[in-house]
Amino acid sequence: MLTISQLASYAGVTVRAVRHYHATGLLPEPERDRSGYRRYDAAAVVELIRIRTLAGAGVPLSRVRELLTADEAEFAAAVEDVDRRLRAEIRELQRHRRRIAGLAAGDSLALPPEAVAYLGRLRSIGVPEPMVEAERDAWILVAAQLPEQMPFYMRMKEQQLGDPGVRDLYRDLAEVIGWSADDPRLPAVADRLAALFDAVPAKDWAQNALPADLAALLDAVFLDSVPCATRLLELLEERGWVGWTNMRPLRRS
Amino acid sequence: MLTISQLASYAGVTVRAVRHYHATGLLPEPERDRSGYRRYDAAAVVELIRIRTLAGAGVPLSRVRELLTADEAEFAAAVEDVDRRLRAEIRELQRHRRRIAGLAAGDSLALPPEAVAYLGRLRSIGVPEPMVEAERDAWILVAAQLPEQMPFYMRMKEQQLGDPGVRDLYRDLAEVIGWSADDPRLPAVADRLAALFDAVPAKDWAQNALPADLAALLDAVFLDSVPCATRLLELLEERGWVGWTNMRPLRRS
DNA sequence: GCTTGACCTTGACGCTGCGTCAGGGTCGCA
DNA sequence: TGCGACCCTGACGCAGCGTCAAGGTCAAGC
Repeated sequence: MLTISQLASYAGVTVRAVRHYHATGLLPEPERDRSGYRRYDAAAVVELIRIRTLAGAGVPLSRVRELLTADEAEFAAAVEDVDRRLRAEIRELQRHRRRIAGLAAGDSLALPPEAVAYLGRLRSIGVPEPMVEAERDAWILVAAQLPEQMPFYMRMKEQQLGDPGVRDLYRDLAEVIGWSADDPRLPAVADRLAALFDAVPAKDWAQNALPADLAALLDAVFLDSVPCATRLLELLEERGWVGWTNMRPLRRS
Repeated sequence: MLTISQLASYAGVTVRAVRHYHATGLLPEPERDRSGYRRYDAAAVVELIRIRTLAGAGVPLSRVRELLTADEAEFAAAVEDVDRRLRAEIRELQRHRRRIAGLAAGDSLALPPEAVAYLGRLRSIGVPEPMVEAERDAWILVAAQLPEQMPFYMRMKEQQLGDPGVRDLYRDLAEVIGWSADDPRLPAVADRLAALFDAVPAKDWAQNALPADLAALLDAVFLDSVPCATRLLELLEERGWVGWTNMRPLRRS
């Protein structure tokens, strides 16, 4: 007769594992000797090895039970099933690897490559870092909601940066971020923005609009982080433009 | 300001996950409104998305914390580390797949292919099923302790089956298994076994011996499952042979 | 007979990343 | 004022054991 540690060592498992199998009913509890120790016969070793063989091949313990008592056909079907699960897990991990590989520090965390390129472009034309980070956070939000639209938006933004006037404005807006609501230079900024908006064909506004809730979120980011944001929006409204993320012309009424 | 479910939906996670991140300190607890509800700003959405991006790429939450505050070099090193872990897990699962694939029902569970072939050979020469199963269980025990020796043992056994006398004996032993200890036919069986042993060169016994503890286990299987085993070993000892799994000639003294 | 060290027993918590009640309070709208 | 949709905390559950904790047992050496 064998003690539990002898049994475990013959089968190449830990004593704890054996007790776990007892607890879950996978391996029947053996007789006890007069002091309460479990005593095993050699058949238990064979049974335990069969359990370990299945468990060691990735079969969940809950299925090991059925597999041990299955006939050929059931066994084949169950094996097929377990293999499907293993394949799915492997695919999942490989997806993880691809995503990890695409993750460098900084911007590319949570942003597609085209957005990273766009942020790099902003930096290269001299937009200060705080402004770039504000842009980054905004695009992180957009990318999370509309990942498949990102290439389109980024092409649009890159195109806008082709205009020297827009580039200048971006650099200057970086400073505006720090202004207080009563800064005397705000009206001039509003004028420049309005002039830029006026140059955009009317139909483009509707076409590029973001979903209302996402736009509201982005507006909130702007209003939260820029002291003069509220004032700036007022000035723009005086000039015929309402909104921010989804800018639209004010209907004259 | 956002409620927890709005935050969660913007970031594409569940409310429960957000609370979990709070509990583990991964995401800081926000302000509460007067009724105790958590209220988030848009920056929390960005932070949560960054967390999800890492977690979704297979980074354990405990490491997400460090990664979010890591500089480029630390980040690169950590990513390398996570990728190593993912590769290891994938290798493990692929090992599982190979083992599952090699697992058909019945004998091949816990036995190498050469042992399965040997059992098939036994069946083909007419050895009855109970005897084959006894052999199978014995070889499962051996294979678990000495997997790399199995090809050697199996070649040895196949070679023994080349002898028509051995084949006859195997078929007959299948019946002996069921005999009681006082069966009058036992001495004749012992004679046949002893004659067979006498034909084996003395040095082969030592060469093929199994480790003592494994041999003891296999002997125990034999003694447990065969009623006349003890008597048979006595008869063999009278004829100059002791042991069973590790049979050896009795020194005349 | 006593000690020592190696085993045995049960019971319970820990790990990962949340899902899923349970049992209550709150908000907003008709 | 009632209803449905949210919010809160607290706690258990999941897989497969690892790892104490607190004790009882056994075999061997003195």
